[in-house]
Amino acid sequence: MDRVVQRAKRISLVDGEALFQQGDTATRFYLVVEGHMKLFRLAPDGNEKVIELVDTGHTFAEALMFLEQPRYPVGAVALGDTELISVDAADFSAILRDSVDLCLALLGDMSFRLRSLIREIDDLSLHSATCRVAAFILARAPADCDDFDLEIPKHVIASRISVKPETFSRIIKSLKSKNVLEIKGSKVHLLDREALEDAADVCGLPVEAT
Amino acid sequence: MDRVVQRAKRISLVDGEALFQQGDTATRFYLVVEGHMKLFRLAPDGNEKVIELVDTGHTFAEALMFLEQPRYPVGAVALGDTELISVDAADFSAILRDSVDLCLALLGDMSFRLRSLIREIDDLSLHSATCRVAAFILARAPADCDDFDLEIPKHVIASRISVKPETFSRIIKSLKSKNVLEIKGSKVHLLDREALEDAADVCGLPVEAT
DNA sequence: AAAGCGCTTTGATCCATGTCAATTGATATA
DNA sequence: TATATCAATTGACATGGATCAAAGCGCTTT
Repeated sequence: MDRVVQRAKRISLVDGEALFQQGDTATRFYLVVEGHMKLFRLAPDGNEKVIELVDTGHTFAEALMFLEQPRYPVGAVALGDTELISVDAADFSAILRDSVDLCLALLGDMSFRLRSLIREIDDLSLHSATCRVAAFILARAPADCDDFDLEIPKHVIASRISVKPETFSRIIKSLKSKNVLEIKGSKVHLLDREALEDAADVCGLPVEAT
Repeated sequence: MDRVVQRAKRISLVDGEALFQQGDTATRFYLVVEGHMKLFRLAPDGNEKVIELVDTGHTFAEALMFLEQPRYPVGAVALGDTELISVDAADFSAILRDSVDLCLALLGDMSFRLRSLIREIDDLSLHSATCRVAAFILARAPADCDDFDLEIPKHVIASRISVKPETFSRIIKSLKSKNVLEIKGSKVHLLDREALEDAADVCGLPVEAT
C-alpha cells in the first residue's frame, strides 16, 4: 500500500484542461480531490455526449484495470480548476491480489456503477427530455434546502442528459412558467418540489391515467 | 465449490415464461445453458425496453451480489424454451472470499459489461436508428458467412435497440432497397457487408465529409 | 465605456421517429 | 377448411426535439 501511495501522483488541471482522450491507453486511474471532471464520448461528427460528471471525492476509470487492452472509452477534461490523485493501475492491481476485502469493495463499487448505467439507459430510452431534466435537477438538490447552485455550465448539463442546450433552456422556461422552480444564473430555487418529482417519474404520461 | 454446485439448481423455462420481475429481491444469479433470456426494463406506461439478450453460455445478474440491498433492476423472461443453472449468491460470495483469482476474473467480467453499457449509451445518444440497426445485425453476423438466422423475434430486436417495430421494418426495407441485405423471415442474407459497416459507424454523417 | 467573447435564451423551421390504423402473413386451434 | 392469434408490414399523420439563425446577457479586457 505504501508503494501505491508513494507512486501516486498529484495532478492539477485548469478549467477545460484535458486529462486523457478517448482511446488513449489506460494505465492509471484517478480520484477527484477538488473540482469536477467531465467524462464524455465523441461521435464521428464531433458531437459530444457527457457520460459522467465526477464530483469531488469520487474516483473514475478504475474499472478499466481489468480489461485486456485497457483504453479509455471516454475523454476526460476538468470543469473548473481541479485537483486529482492519480494511481498506477498495476501497483493497485498488485494490492488487490493481497486483499480479498479490497476486491470485494471494488466489486461493490462496480456493481453500483453498472446499475447506474442501466438506469441511464432506461432514462434515455423510456423517458422524455423534460423528465430527464427534472430528474437531474432533483438529484442535485440537497434534501433539506430549496436553494442551491448547479456548479456546472448549463450546456454541459444539457449534454449529460442528452438534450441540446436550446431544448434544456426551453424546458426550464416551461417549468418556470408552471411555478415549479426558478433559475437565475446557476442558482436554482425550488418552488414546488413535489411537482418536480412528478415530472421526473411520471414523465410524459397523460395525467388522467388511472 | 462443491457446496455451490450442490446447491445450484437447474431450471427449465418455456417460451415467454418469466424468471423474475424487475424489483424482485436478488439472491441468485444464472447461467444460460440452452436458449436465450431477455432482460428488460418497464416504463410506468407499460412500455418495455430490452436491456440485454443473454445467449447460451453466458451468465446474468451476477453483478448484483455486491449491492447492499440487491434487487433485480430488470425483469427476465425466456425467449424460446430455455435451460438455466441458478447459483446462490451467498454461496458464491463465500467462494470469492477464498479465491482472489476468481475475484479478479469477476472484476474483469464486470469491467467488460461496464464498457458495453457505455457503448450502449453512446449508441443511444449519438447514433441514429439506422445506425443501430446496422450495428446490431453486424454484431450478430458470423465473420465468415453471409447467411445466418436472427434467432430472435424482430419486435424484441427492435426493443433491444430502442426503435419501434414499425421503424425497424422500414429501416430493413430501406437497406434492402439499397441492396445491402435481404431478410426473409428470420433468415438474413448479407449482400454488401462493407456498406453495412459504413451504415453502422458513419451513422447519419454526410458521406462527403472529409 | 466600449468592445469582445462565451454562454444562454428565443424564435422559426425541419425532420427522424413515434403513433394510430389497416392489411397481410404465418401458425396454431377448433 | 374456417378462425382466432400474433408478428410483420405498410400508409397517413403527429410531434418532440434538433437545427439554424439571431439577439440578449454577463463577463473580462482595453
